[in-house]
Amino acid sequence: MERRIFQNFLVERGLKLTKEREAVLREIFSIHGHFEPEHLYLIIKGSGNKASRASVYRTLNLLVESGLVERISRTDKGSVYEHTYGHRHHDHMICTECNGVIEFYSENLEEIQNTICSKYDFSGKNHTLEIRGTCRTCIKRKK
Amino acid sequence: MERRIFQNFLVERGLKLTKEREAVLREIFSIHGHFEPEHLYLIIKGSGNKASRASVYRTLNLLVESGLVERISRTDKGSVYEHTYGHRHHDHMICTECNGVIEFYSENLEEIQNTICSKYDFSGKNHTLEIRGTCRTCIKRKK
DNA sequence: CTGAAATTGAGATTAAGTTTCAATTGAAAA
DNA sequence: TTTTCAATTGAAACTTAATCTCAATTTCAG
Repeated sequence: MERRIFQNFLVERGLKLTKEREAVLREIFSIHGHFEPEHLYLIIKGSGNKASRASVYRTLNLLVESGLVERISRTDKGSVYEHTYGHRHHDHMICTECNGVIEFYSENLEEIQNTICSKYDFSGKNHTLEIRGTCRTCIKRKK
Repeated sequence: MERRIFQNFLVERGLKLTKEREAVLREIFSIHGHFEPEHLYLIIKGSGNKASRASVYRTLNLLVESGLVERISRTDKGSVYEHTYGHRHHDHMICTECNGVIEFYSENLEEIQNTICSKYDFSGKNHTLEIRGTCRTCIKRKK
């Protein structure tokens, strides 16, 4: 299904669904959770398929534009992505000790944001909420 | 006041409040709103004071650690900071049409986040909420 | 004043991400 | 099928924010 969506997106822009782009798409949607571009590149490289680092980055940008993938954070060491198609919207807590990511969802949070938007006559399309701090495990470890 | 806070922060860690650090601190707190490191460096350079780019970056990191300054976003072209001392915490709505920024604050939102954090035994230090969409003015304009 | 420790600046370095460009591929038209 | 031409690819060069190096300088406690 994501393949068809990406296909449509590409065709609309006069672009082609090449083997490389397919490989990137396939790997991204077989990853459960977050991933970094370099990591993605290595997986693809080791999977019998092929796609250069440049193609991985290029495809990643296209996928973000198409809405199938989201860049969920930028750290000093690069960006973290996740595929959004087929996943319910959620937000993130990021542990600054171990760089771990915890996903969460709160209906309350969504509602309040809607209220705020209408208060400002703002038409909200999407949002990113990132809570940074220390996760359970790291708190214990530090004691 | 921010000077004293920074001073204390530095002393606690056996560091010194040098002329360079003072210059960075002063300029940051005289800027109304957001700023980028390079921009800050140029302002300081042109203000009779001095601080190398390296010192600007180093001081910026210290200020973030001290809690006086916050990195509010990372873009392809670098980071954006703002000083938080004397400013109530707030979040941002970003209009993707005009790139305008609307600041807002919601106690509700803060409380819910605290609840979520404790639910996950997560020790939240700070957060960034960015709602992207279209602002009032741009909605009107487009009609 | 002295000395240990912190700090500075200039330039080197790092590394994520982008761009370049010659060679290749894809697919629509002939 | 062959032609054709724009799109695509990969390898390496490049860009650029941010960090690091290190010799020289400054700070400040004693």
